[in-house]
Amino acid sequence: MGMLQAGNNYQVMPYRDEHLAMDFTQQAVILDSERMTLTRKEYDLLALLVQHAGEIIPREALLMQVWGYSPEIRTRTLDVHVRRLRKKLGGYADQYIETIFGIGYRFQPFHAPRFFRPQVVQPAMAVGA
Amino acid sequence: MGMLQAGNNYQVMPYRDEHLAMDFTQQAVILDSERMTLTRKEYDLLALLVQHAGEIIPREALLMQVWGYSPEIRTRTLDVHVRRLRKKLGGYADQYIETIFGIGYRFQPFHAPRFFRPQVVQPAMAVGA
DNA sequence: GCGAACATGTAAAAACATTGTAAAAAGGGG
DNA sequence: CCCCTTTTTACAATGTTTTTACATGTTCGC
Repeated sequence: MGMLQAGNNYQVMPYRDEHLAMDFTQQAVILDSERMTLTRKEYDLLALLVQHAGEIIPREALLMQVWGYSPEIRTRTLDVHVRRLRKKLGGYADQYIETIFGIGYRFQPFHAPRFFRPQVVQPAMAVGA
Repeated sequence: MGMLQAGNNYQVMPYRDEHLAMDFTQQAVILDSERMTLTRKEYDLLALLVQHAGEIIPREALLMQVWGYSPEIRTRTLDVHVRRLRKKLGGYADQYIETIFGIGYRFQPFHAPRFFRPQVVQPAMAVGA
């Protein structure tokens, strides 16, 4: 059981854009009308990112939410999972999942403007001690 | 992590003038309606200057606030960062960031009159702590 | 004015930090 | 065991910050 669902049962609207659709109640992800096969962790990670589309989510937050890791733990598993997600997202990968250097990642809806680099929306560890 | 945010969470009003807008809660900077991409240090430096628009901030204060350097430390990194900020500010650069020879720098709102050298508004701790 | 002494500007290199990636190792459920 | 998933490992690639070296600018005494 992923860390995600632990007491986290609020209603979440399905996501949909030109290429990607995600139904959180069914845990179904569809890319260009084909069903994506995701492992548990891959799904949890993508779900978390998509549910916060447009927001930067710090690494620590992702590691906390999906893995239950506290900030001290040093691991590269997040990077590896991001990589596999991107692979499965095919050509849209970098369009969808942005790396925010030194902070974390952000999922962007397909058409979202991408001029710049908005910063972390808030979280405690985003920038400072 | 920047020295800036260390216990420095007082409310700061967003900045805005004809060309530049800065939202400190989101750490977002917009120049002529396009988002500026700043590295952490660049942002910290610009934020500090803008938050004290119109005031001269001595080099030592900047180095203290943004880098945590004490006055003895000899480094040119401040100059280099100022340069990069100016570059990213494009044509408005020298309009915005003034060099006060022998003292430090000052950020000026776009229309601000620019006679000559006002004195340092404050010494040592005006800016910080 | 002129030049010495010091401050700042600038480009490039060096140092440092973070993220990407492939492959191997470790875990877990039939 | 076998297969699939997850994590670690080791190194490559990329991003950021600082230093270095020299150019340019400013002040000040003469």
